[in-house]
Amino acid sequence: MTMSNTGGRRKPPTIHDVARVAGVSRGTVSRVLNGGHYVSPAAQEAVNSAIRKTGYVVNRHARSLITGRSDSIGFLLTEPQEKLFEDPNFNVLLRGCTQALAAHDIPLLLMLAGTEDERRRITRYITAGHVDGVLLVSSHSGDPVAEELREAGVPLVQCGKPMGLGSKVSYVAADDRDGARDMVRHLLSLGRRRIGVVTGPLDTPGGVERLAGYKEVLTEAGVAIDERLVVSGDYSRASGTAGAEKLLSRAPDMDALFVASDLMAQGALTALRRAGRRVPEDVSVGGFDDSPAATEGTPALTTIRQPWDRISNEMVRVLLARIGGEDAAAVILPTELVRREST
Amino acid sequence: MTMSNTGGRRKPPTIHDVARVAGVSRGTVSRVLNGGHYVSPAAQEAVNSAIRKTGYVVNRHARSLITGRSDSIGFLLTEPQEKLFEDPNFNVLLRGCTQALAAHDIPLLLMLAGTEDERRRITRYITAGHVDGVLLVSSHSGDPVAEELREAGVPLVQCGKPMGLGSKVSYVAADDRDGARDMVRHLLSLGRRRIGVVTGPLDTPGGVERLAGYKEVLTEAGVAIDERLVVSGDYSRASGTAGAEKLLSRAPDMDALFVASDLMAQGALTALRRAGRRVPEDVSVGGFDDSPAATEGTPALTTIRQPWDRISNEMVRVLLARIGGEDAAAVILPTELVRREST
DNA sequence: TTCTCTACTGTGAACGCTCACAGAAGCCGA
DNA sequence: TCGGCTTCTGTGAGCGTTCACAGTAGAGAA
Repeated sequence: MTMSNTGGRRKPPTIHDVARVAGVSRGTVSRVLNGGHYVSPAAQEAVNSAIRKTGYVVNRHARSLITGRSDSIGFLLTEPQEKLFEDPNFNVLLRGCTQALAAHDIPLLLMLAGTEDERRRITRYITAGHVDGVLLVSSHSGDPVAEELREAGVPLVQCGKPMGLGSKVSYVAADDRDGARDMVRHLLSLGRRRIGVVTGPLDTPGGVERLAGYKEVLTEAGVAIDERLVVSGDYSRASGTAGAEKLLSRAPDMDALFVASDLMAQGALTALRRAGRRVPEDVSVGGFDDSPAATEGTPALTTIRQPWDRISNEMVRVLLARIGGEDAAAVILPTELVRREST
Repeated sequence: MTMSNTGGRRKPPTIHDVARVAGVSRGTVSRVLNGGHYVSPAAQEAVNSAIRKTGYVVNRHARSLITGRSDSIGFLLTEPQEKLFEDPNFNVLLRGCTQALAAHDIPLLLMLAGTEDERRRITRYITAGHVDGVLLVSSHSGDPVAEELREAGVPLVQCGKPMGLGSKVSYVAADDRDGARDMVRHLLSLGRRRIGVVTGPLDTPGGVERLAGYKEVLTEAGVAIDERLVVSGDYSRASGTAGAEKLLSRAPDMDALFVASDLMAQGALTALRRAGRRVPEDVSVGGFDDSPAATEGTPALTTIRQPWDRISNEMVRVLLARIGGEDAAAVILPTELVRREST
């Protein structure tokens, strides 16, 4: 009745069926399934061929019920969800994590905690043990979800350095400070001295670090920090436009601009074009992220590449290790300067 | 040993614990959990308070083991994965589906079938019954995954009209043809008569339909179709640029341009700017999608809004109905013209 | 009173798997 | 020959639920 028109899925074969076909017991099949230690080559082979013959796939629910593991992990985004639209990096990270987990045959559950309700629902879901661990994207400080999960003892890896540095928490991040240093050094090497900066949000470590790198290099080069050349943004395109406009009005002699994200840099390019400045002739512009959109604009953006594929791989690696009982770990990965038309 | 530093997750309470605290039996607790029919108000209340007291959350694995349902659904993308980066619509859809499912307390598993290996792995996973149904994004024709899943009797809902129209398959789509008609009508109403078009890929129904709408309206208005004004693209930004360039060379008198996606429209704007055409003074440009990026460019793009929130909600609704045994259903949702600066 | 019906409750079995344990077989050294 | 070891295999129990069934209590009808 219920199955009337869905094509009538047949009952899938169980470990019992495989055992029968292979002429062995459940236990032996189970051992083959889980690494195959203490199994004779003959049994091994018989079981494998029975699996192929029957099309057997393990029932993960039955397995989870007894092992206590769910063999799935959650990808949790607690940022306000406009970020999901605006930030191309998010896509790359999500894809990378999904694929890295797929290599371990672990499904990824996507969780979006935008509202307070969702936050509660998801926290309950996770702490109830429905996932073995969580990949967390939440750069802003004082995130209650992160704290709650940590207290509940849920294995956790954050993307990006978390704000409260005291707690023993795993994270994987690009070397923001070093990336910023590279970019500003590059701008200096072009002979620019009046270098403006549109920072990221300064309540996030990424924003703080990139600004710190900027200041460090200028100071090392003997260029005085001019606060009129510093304006803060929030990684959104609009804030890039606004930031560049403000800088142009405060320091019309600006000859270079370091923008802490590509998306903001796109906005800044618009502002510069409107103001009649040529890029890179009048003003050199450097971004951060190396997001796909940046590559395709005009002029193509010189930027700092974040190694997203490595970041996602490391996040998964660290999380699985943590689930396996290892200590919290911090991984910081190097960035790379990518020269294009805007400098 | 293994749990050394993960905070030591405690064993969560079971239905048995709840029953004991509430002073009833497992069965009664289970009944309360599943709708609460045939349960006295007193027992109802006792169980609920026991659940609160113990912090009980149902063990989905145990439930799934017996019900045969997994109470989770898969979101499957079989497009080549660059699409994931380029297309902002994908994000909106993914978010919408995740939230719509969250309202039903159903987790979403993200599945990316880029390579042949992943394809096989995922097909096995799904047909093994690890998800109850699949939300499928796969516009290109002849997708083997879709066909395999359908044959296996897996409940399926596609986003966008599938190419092989014969099969009985559920889908949810925006009314591409009608949207295109609206846009071309709008361009005609501005007095434009030499209206070019950059189509979507013509092996997808969306691409075909949007072109059909364009031709219909022109014909109705008594404007002859000039094939020099028709060029095909693939929804990528680059193909928008190339398409507009080709049109300009073939028909320099073009006074309007309908581009079948916002991303391509962005590319087309670049080409027009390079060619010295002013938008909208010399050429009116209309896009399709109403993606966030389009809103923020200069000039802001007049476009056709696809109702992504409704699309994702409908996809989930139709899929759950299909899982519940209902027939395949096709849902076509209306689009909306959004006027901005480019026309 | 007795019978039937409805509303509610408890219980055993089963879902498909892993784990611990017991046992068998083969080999080697005493 | 015996005992002990290693390697391999089968078996029962149990994970936390739901489901079917049996059973109880109370209300209303005969």
